Amino acid sequence: MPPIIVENVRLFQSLTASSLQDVIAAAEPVPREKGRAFFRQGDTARKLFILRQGRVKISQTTAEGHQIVVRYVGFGELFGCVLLYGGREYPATALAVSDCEALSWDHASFVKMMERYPRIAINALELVGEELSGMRARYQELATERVEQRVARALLRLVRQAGKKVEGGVLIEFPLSRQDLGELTGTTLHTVSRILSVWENEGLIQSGRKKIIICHPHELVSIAEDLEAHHPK
Amino acid sequence: MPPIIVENVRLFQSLTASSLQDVIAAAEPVPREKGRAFFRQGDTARKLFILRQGRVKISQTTAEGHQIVVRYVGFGELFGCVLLYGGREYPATALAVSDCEALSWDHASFVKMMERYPRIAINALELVGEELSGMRARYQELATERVEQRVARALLRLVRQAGKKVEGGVLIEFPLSRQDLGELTGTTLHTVSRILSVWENEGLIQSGRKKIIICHPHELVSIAEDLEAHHPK
DNA sequence: CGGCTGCTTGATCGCTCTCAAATGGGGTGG
DNA sequence: CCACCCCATTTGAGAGCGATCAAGCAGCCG
Repeated sequence: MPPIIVENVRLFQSLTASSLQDVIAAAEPVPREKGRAFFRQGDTARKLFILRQGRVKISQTTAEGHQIVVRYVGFGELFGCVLLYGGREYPATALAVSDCEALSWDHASFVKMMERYPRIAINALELVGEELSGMRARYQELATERVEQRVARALLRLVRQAGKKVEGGVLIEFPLSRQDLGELTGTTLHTVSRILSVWENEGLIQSGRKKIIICHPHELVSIAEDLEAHHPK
Repeated sequence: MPPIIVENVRLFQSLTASSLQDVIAAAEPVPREKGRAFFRQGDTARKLFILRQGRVKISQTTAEGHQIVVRYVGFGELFGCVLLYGGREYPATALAVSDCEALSWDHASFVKMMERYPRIAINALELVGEELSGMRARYQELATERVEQRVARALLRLVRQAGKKVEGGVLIEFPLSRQDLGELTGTTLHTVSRILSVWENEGLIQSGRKKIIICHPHELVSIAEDLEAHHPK
């Protein structure tokens, strides 16, 4: 068994080494290879997860069959935490979009941990709270902005979250289709495709099959803020 | 000083009487009459609140001046909890839409309480988590449903949250303008007005200046679910 | 009673969805 | 290594929902 490395994860901030060890001892590591699901919408919720490695897509399907992407989970983020607020089933599907590893706890033991180490509950509150404000921001965008702005913002967020410097710009380091981007921004793959085509012609981005490189993030900001100040040559 | 009644509030569930007393002793009661604000967007965030009496509207304004209504706060709900996740300023305005009274704590003392009584942090986590799932649900609606459905759902939620039986139906017991409903559902007062006019002609609702009575909630459900099954005579 | 604020209603415009079809890249199996 | 097939993407045409612009109307409060 490998020695337990101090998890540089916000959920565990301000914990003493010994309590951290205690908490991690109660966790079960869950690996998932790319393309497999941690859980699916409708499954009974048994565990909550923290992502240690890889990237996870959280998506929801409506009764009418519309899909939306709730978010992409990165390192150290919680997912499947519906347990914490009384959910019996997962309201969404968590899909590994790259090879992943997560730590998981079941409800009872996580609650026990929070009671023993209140700091965990406080940190969790902080994480969930940030997610809430992020969601509100996206809600506001959806309610008040046009598609182009929303797509620009989504790309900028993804760059911040999962951007990797490459020649010519910043690559989003996991497979991202037009469909995904559409479901993330509340539009259709068609509209996304059109928008990206324009941007590609203007040299703003470079894109391929499930791959996007942002060449001029600054210009994207102009579009997101609707400054009209971006003048392609 | 009046004797402290056990607060029948979810944040305090499973607390012993003495700890409850301790927590409430640290709180400062804040009354606000109808029309006044608890705080405004951009104010430095100093306190978080729990509503004991009345109804509070949380709304946000974008840089371009678009307004949205984030939610209406009812009895026992938290608001202004941006403090808990690292906000320096309130991201929204909290307006009393009826005469209100809230309890408030400043950040430091609330954190101290959570450390002393982990149950509070766990309960807060539950409350914030539920808000998150509510927000996600609304996001999904906005992304996938037409305006009419969204307005129907919004009204149904408001009925559940603040409905009062009156002759002929259920009244939403605080002033609610078309503009408010529009900002709550991501549309304009014009569109809301048109929709409500139709519903009123069909006898589904009865409405006046900042006042709405739902006569046939069941029909509204049909509309919300897009069942088309509602056939006015 | 007058003015203000909220509500109604009409007309038009345009963003974005929908439907349809063609194109192309990449991975897999032979 | 190559060919094929599938899936992602592109692009066009058209329609429609809902925003925007523009008046006019009606409660309500001072």
